Amino acid sequence: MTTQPLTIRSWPRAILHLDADAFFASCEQAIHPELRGQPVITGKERGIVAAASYEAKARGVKRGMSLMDVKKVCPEAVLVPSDYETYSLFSVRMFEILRRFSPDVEEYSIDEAFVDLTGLRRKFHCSYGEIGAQIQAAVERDLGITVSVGVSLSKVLAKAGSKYHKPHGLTVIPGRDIHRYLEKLSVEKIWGIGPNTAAFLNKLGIGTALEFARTHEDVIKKHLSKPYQEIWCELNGMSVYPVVTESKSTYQSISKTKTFTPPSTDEAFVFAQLSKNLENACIKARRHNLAATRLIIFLRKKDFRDIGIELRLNRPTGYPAELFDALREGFRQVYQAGIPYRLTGVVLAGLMPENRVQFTLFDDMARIEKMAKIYHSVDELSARFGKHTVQHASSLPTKVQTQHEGARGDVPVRRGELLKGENRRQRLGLPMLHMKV
DNA sequence: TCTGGGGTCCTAGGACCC
DNA sequence: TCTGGGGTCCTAGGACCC
Repeated sequence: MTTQPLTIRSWPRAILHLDADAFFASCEQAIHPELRGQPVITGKERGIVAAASYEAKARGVKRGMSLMDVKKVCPEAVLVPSDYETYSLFSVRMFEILRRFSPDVEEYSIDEAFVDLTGLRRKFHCSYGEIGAQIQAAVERDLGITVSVGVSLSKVLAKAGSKYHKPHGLTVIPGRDIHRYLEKLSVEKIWGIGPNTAAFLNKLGIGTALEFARTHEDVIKKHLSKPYQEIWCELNGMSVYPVVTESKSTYQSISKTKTFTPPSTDEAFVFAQLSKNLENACIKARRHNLAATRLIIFLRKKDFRDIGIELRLNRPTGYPAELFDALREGFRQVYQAGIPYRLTGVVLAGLMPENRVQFTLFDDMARIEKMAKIYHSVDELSARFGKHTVQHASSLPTKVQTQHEGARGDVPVRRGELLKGENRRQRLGLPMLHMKV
């Protein structure tokens, strides 16, 4: 193994990690005061728990639990459908509040953020821990939700801090006290260490985060790859992960998958699912003005093993019509008759900005322009009347078994301002159109 | 978490070239 | 033709995260 030097950022740094408590459920409680103090569960539309308020957690409700089971453990639970648009709004507001304290805010996920506080003690005339307390208080006051906060020398330590005490915790881990927090933390609880690596470390006789951090650097380098060497540094108070301020504007890949229960052996049905995956992935790619150079197709068997194939595209594209031949060919190679599949998936990879796509002598310009026009219209129709107002014929066989799409949207809008596509179309009594290309 | 959906990054190994 | 060394690019697959 070649060992490359790791970049240690100038330190000590002061990194804050903020993690909203039971975020979706908390948003619901903030908007509906009558729900405060009650066991609230979101995810009604999917039939499984997306988020559970602490009142619900106290009664044994867990993420991913089926709503049937919820009824058993907690009959008085209040079930609501997930309302991502509202949660996104809360999220945006939360990040705005953080930026009042520091410009260096990383929007890590809808309910988590890192903030680089390094050097701000003078400005606020107080310790980093007190800045953390102010941030926590500001979010809780302005948004009506509680958050847990960790402050330490690195992202990994800050994350351990925010997790140390929840909900509404504030944990500061100064360098001199790192060992006190790590000795009680088992190695698989460290951010970035999963079950596999944890098992491996256990075999080396490393069970706690402290044992990991105290392991000699040479041993770490001998047995572990770069990501784990970095975690090792971070645990020892040396910051290697920067707080990334730029909001992620582009994608490396876009994927769409669909699980169907029970698993199916119906070739037409399975292909139609895949076809719909492809359409959905392309819709998203076009929304971000991206074109794919590689297409990955995969099927998941009953035993959760995936088989798939990666195809190189001769022209970067975001148009399903240009991809169906590849999709069919890939499917033909991967699909085995008689085997039940439980999931189909499509990944658009090697994405590049649409306007940078080069044309070759062999491209049929007339056809490409026509395609662009057609999809431009399709996207407009979808924007007006809802997703899948126009659909490719090969996606049709999903309709025998289809159900709603998860309510999800990248565009934050005011509550009640618009209904999600499928609903809206039904509400307006619009017909479904099918496109044959 | 007997398993939903959407992502990222890293590494080993093969192909190919000089 | 064979041999060896070294670099680059790509792909498959692993591992992890929210």
